[in-house]
Amino acid sequence: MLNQSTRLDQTFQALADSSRRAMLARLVQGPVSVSELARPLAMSLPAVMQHLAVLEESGLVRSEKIGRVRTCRIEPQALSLAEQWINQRRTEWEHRLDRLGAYLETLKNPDHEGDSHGKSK
Amino acid sequence: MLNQSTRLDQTFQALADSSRRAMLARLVQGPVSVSELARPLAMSLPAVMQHLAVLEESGLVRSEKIGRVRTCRIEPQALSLAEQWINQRRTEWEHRLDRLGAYLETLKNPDHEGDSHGKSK
DNA sequence: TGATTGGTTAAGCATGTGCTTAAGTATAGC
DNA sequence: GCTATACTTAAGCACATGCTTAACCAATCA
Repeated sequence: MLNQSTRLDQTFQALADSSRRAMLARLVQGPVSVSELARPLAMSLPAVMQHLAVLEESGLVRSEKIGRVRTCRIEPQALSLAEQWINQRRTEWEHRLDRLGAYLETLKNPDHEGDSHGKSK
Repeated sequence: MLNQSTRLDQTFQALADSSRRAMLARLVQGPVSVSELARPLAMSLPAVMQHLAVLEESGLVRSEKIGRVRTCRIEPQALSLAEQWINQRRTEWEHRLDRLGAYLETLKNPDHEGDSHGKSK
């Protein structure tokens, strides 16, 4: 069982390679076989399989084998974990700027301090 | 001069480590010194410096030294590059589902095909 | 001035990553 | 059954990563 932090590690790690991002970009268009996935990439099939393994580990891709062909599909909700982490940081950042702005405002107009968190008087 | 793809590599790579994410989480609260950054982390200062170097390489963090203390601050627009990549994939994914849905619709009501991209007749 | 604080550099080491080639297995088609 | 196709496994290799300790430098501070 794997915690959130490990999940984020794996997801960002998976995204940190342009071949894997290319594979994902292909997969959002719809499911494909491994060799289809491999075609545009300048590397051997085993190399592609290894990238695929990374993507599957991270949960970004799922695949199943039917007959002799393995079909891969993207798992888009796995992306949202990463997205959420980034969004949270941004939100915190913006809140900080708001607080900062409010504080600077109280410095300009010293008589009416902003609501609540003023060291009053 | 470094291309978009390398930038994404570096950014996602930088995010793919929980210590570095912790550093960023600290930095959205406001600028701090290196040793301040290091305090909550269970590792030596040089190790923290190395993480900091990764974050700076990626453009996610900037720092400057005044006297003997180096102050680090986050560069939030660097995050948006990563965010945009993810968002684009998700958007493409949703468009694909739309097209798929529309197509399935034409199968249900064969007489009026959707606008434009029907293999008509 | 001499010690302390805050950071930096260098070296070394274990482990991980991204690839390769070579050989193997399991369908699918003839 | 024989062969081509579509992976799959294994081994090996170069280089990157994440850490460590030891030594070093440069601003404060007593």
